[in-house]
Amino acid sequence: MHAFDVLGDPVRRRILELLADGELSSGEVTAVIRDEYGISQPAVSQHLRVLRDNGFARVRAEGTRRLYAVEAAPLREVDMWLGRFRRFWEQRLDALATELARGRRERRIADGPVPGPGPEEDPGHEENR
Amino acid sequence: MHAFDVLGDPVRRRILELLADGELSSGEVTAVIRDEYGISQPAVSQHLRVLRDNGFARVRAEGTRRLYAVEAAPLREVDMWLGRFRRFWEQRLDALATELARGRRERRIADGPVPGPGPEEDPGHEENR
DNA sequence: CGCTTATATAAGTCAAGGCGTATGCTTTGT
DNA sequence: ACAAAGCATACGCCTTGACTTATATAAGCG
Repeated sequence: MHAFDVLGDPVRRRILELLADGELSSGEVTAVIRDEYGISQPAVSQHLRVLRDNGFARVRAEGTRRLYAVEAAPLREVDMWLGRFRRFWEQRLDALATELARGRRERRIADGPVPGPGPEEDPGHEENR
Repeated sequence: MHAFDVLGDPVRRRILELLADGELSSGEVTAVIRDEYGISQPAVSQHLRVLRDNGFARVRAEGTRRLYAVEAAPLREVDMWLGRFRRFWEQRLDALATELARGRRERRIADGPVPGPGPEEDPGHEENR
């Protein structure tokens, strides 16, 4: 199943949105989805399986619970594919400003609101899209 | 049909890739797709229709030919949805460098010294159903 | 005009996948 | 050990959508 097919289902997109805020157990995901879409527990479980099988999520067992978390790789692939179209809306000169704004916004989210020296640092490599 | 469903089909993705390099007639698109996927002209025409109907492409009649071109809006929406996951791979401190690099690269491509008005910022959309 | 080229639409077929009900497999608590 | 909780799998139904063949529409050309 191709990455875009996985994202084609609204329930799976919603699950990923939920997981974007941190690990959730299968049951917690099911509760929300069940409430929002009115589908059964097995249905949700099957969606989780698709996400797992296609690398969009990873699972960790904790007792009888299964904790799901987002796995970025396939999303990054989709993002890279979109890259070739970005010039259609990130036009010419103001691209820099837009990119800077986005960079700032995202560091704010990732680092937390405290502008002090970060507690942990990551070497990190240059990533090209 | 949701944007992600439209992109779920490999033929449609390929068509968009072709159109990314500029306008193409239905016939030109069909020739390539037919060669690469071995499907019929009506099949390609139907895919073009889906792209049209969902705002991924616009058409212009020139005599008997239909010239298709990419329409960015839905792709941008998809890109924005992905935005919430970008922090998973554009990590912390080097995010700025990465963004700058991308901005530079894209200005090199798109270039043209046109100082525009400010860019639109932060959609804040919400998705459901 | 008729013929041809370019493209779209119609109708029918077929396979994929999403869902429900039923059930299986672990782990935990008593 | 047993029962219940938490999740996953099995299987069958039904819908959706991607094809194919056949045909319609429309413009260019002799």
